[in-house]
Amino acid sequence: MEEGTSKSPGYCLDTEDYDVLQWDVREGCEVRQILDRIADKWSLLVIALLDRRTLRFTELRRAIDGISQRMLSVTLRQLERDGLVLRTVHPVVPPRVDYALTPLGSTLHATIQALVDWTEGSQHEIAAARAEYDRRRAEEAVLDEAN
Amino acid sequence: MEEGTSKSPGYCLDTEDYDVLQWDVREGCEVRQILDRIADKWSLLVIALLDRRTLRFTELRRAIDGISQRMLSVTLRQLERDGLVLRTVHPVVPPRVDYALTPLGSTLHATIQALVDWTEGSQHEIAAARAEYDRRRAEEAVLDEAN
DNA sequence: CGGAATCCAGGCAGATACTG
DNA sequence: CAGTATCTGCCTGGATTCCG
Repeated sequence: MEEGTSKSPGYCLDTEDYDVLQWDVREGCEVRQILDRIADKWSLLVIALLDRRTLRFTELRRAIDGISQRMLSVTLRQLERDGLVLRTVHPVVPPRVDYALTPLGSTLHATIQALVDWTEGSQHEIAAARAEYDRRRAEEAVLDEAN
Repeated sequence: MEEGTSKSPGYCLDTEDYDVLQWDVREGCEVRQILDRIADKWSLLVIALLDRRTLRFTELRRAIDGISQRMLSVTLRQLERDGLVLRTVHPVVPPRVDYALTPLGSTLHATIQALVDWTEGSQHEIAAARAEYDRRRAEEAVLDEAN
């Protein structure tokens, strides 16, 4: 298995005197693990597409520009394992396999959409912040040059 | 700069006959880029901690079990560049630097919290799905063994 | 068509050492 | 204390090949 069970629960928060952050401390980083998965490079795209309708492997592949068959395969298997995607094999030749969102997967998509909306709404503000930051750094670089 | 401006807007969705997925097609993958950043290994933890109160570099380092000073530094710089975190240097010896969430950062935290809540609420269902999946795979492996 | 297996490069992140 | 710089190892993910 390529990643499967991640070895390190390494990035749990230390409680120390920061008493809460309940979700991360208590669940043995289960939450982080799941978060990492759904936030990975391709999962979101797959879920977004499947939320529109059931798709076949090749349809997904063509719809997601830049994904390799390997990564699509890996991504789909993970999503299937997590119970977010349902895989249906039709016993015909040539083989036909359909992928659909489970009810759980649908609720995830709804939640994710909120995050996407935030990103959409904030992107200009972020772009401005980046430009400003870069401008200042360039400015400082010039000053360093001068001495 | 280590990662800075990512080279490939590679993973945009192909419109083809899947007409919408507005957010990803239209913005030149700006959304994906931002999403990747906030969903990375450490950003969420930093944001969650700073949402509770302003913290110094070393406080963050100690609070986040397993993070290297390098990754904390990189993460903070990115968040600062994106306008999500405010960095304040106090001109004293020994140096003191405070990190705080900007208003934009706070709104992000609120949004993220919804996702965390979903994960918390779904984690048992996911764990069950995984167990079931693994059980079936093991079953099939035994059958393969038999022939 | 829908994958699994193998091979391999490039980038990401850890360890260490050094600065202001 | 709060970082930066360099070096290196490892893992992720792409390309290719093969199978049912």
